[in-house]
Amino acid sequence: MCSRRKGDPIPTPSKVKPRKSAGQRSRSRPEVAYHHGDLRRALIEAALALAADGGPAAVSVREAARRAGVSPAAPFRHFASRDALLIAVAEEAQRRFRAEIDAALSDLPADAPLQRLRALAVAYFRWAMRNPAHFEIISTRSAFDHQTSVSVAQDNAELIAMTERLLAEAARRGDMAEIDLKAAQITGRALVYGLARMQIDGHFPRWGVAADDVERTAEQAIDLFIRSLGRRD
Amino acid sequence: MCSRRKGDPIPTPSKVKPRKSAGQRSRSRPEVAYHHGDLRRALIEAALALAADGGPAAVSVREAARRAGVSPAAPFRHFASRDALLIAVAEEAQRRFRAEIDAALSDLPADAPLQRLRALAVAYFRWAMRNPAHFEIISTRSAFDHQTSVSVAQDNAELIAMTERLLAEAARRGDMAEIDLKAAQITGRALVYGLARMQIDGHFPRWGVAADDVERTAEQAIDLFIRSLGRRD
DNA sequence: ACCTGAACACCGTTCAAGT
DNA sequence: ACCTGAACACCGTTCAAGT
Repeated sequence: MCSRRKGDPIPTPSKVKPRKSAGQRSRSRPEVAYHHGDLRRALIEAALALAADGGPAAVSVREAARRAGVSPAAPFRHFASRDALLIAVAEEAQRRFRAEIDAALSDLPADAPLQRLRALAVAYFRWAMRNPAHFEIISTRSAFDHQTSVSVAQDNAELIAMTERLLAEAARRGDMAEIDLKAAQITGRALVYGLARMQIDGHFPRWGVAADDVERTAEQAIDLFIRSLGRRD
Repeated sequence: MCSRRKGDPIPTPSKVKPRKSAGQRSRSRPEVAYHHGDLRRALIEAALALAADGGPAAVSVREAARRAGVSPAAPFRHFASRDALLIAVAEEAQRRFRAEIDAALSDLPADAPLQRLRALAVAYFRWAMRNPAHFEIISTRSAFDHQTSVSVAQDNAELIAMTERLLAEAARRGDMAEIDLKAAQITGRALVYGLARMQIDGHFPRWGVAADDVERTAEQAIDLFIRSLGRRD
């Protein structure tokens, strides 16, 4: 209903010639407005909406094109393949995710590493819960090709390094029992990822956790873990 | 190459008429052999092979039919839809999984609940690691429709009840610190599911765990959790 | 510089017809 | 009682042609 029909007037593209000078990319977004406004953007949003109900598998290039009001071939001007479109969605998701984590930690004291770790875990879970489609696209290998993009990988590496620093700092301060740090890191990560995936994959009901109890339960689990790291005396 | 070609002789079906008497299903498997031998079986196996590389999304009814040497329409005599085929694969996976878990617990003392819980967790992880396609089909909601079958749900419920019993028994025996049992159950489950999914989704490399270290690391994490349940005195 | 239209080789699914 | 063949409405992707 909302797509362009044959015969409708086509808005002419603006006449600007945005020549990127070599080695330099414009700050906000390399692609500029065309006929559509910003087709690239529209396609990413359509893809996300499709993923939101039906999961990543339900994302179709043709359907995204339809929703953006362009022909089936148009998206391939902006994305080399369906996978490339999904990767673009993943990149945006990862960016937003990072921003949210950073915000959650910003007003916490720098000298309370375990408290920061807890906040990190809780923010992670909450984000996954509120952005299930984004989360699944970032996490699930088989969602598409797999080879996650460089920018996603880097963002991820920084997050991993962060958990490492926080644990090391907690140990240095004597906040922790004598636990192998690597083991603690993997345990915490698996716990939080597991909680998020249980939510995404709809497991909580069968484990006897009602929908409006999920968040509280997840926090309880996280607390149990954080406390288990502490000294026992 | 291996599919039947037009003109090849078609083996005639055996002349038995397997009339199921009402309300009673034959023990081993309701479907009997036809022309193909057992097309249902062949399709399930082909589907599994397809899922093994490429994930559940890569399962195609037509390709499964091709591999079984039948026409594209033939599978729909045995499965109402692609989803129904995937559900059949999931049911078989769940059966095998249950058998493996039961075997892992069979030679363990009945009066050591935390030891049994540990063995359950380790067996769960190992099975996921060695049967990634099966595991993903059982676990991932968006793999197909979602509505997992009744038999899968029941098998699952029994496993959940088992973890509950083991924890309650450990508490009764005084093996545990004062911890909310529900919280402990969810924490343990999320940890083990998270470990399994990290493996399936290929996360371990970026968390600095090499392939041949994954199993040992997972067991370390499980031990850390089991120990955190214990009394602190 | 971007988009369309038509085409190709795929899908899941249905249905009449064959044995 | 099971399977084929042809058909339908979809898909991802390519490519010549349009503006």
